[in-house]
Amino acid sequence: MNIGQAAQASGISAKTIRYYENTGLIPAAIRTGSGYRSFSAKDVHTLRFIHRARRLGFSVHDIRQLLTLWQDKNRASADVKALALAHMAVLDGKLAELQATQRTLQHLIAHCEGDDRPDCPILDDLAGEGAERLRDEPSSPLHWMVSWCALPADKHPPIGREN
Amino acid sequence: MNIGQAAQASGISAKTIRYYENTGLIPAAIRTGSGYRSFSAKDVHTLRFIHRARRLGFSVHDIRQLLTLWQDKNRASADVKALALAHMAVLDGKLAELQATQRTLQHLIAHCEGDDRPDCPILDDLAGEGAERLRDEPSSPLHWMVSWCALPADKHPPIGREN
DNA sequence: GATAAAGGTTCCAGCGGTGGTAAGGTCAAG
DNA sequence: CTTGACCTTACCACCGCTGGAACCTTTATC
Repeated sequence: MNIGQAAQASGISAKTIRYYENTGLIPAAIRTGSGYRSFSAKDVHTLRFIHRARRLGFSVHDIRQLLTLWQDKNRASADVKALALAHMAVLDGKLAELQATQRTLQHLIAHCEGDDRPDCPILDDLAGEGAERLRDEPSSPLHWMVSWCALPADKHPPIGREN
Repeated sequence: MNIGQAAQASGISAKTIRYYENTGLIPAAIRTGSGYRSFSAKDVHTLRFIHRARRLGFSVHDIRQLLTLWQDKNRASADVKALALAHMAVLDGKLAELQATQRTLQHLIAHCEGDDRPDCPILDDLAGEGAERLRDEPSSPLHWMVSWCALPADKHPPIGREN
């Protein structure tokens, strides 16, 4: 089985398969007389394993360990679970971060989208609780976008000019 | 103001500031007689803008456009909103992907974590609806982890040996 | 004045996982 | 025999930095 067929069968591109071989994630494939890589069903099987693990978001480093565990008949269930749980924790962190970002951005978009009148409630919010340095830095992206979007064109603040 | 102070004031590391200068995101800083970069308050201000935008997850490419808009007095509100909305769409996609992955992984963890008895409901799920190739590939990561975790040690399937 | 520490400077390499390119060898079919 | 599809190695580029090496400048201390 050539690399192209192995790629199609596993879902990993030929390019990436070579990369995995170079980096030692998978052992070097057997070569034919003419130098072509030859993949067995077992090789494809391993590649598919990798493909699925990557789709679950496991890093190559984690997959390396998963593969080791896979081939180790004396593995402990706890090891696998630990990997999965650790990965889950990472995903949880990413999710929280992403959601926080979305909340902020959504807030911004919702208020930026409004009419062209100068009164903008979010300005007060920024100047109040979540302001911190925004109070001192009236041209931070958040503040700028909001204040600028909220003002009519003839009252545009002197952006890019004030400091 | 030296690069270290600018870094501390903006929240961007000195290394990254140089990187931004090299890549043209920010204009080259003025140099002192001895070759040190000198940053004005306006420069720091711009850096802080960039820092906040990045914390909102905007790519450097997007930030480049945001900076252009920032400095363009004749900008259109729609342009800014379009950028923000496009970015929001990207975040939405990432969120959905992340959540789907989490759901799968959570499912796996929950069932892998159970006792050591061989009966595992998720096996039936895998063999049924969401199985597709899993039916043909009993050693896919999902199937493997689940089946292996579900079986007692003396009944471990011939993993890494079957194909 | 010497010295050392703390800053600055440049350039080069690397992370992961590709995508693209080039320049060539090989295989199957017409 | 030629054509075209596939394979090979090898390199550069991307994202957004980050670290290190090797060297220069400023500042502080003895």
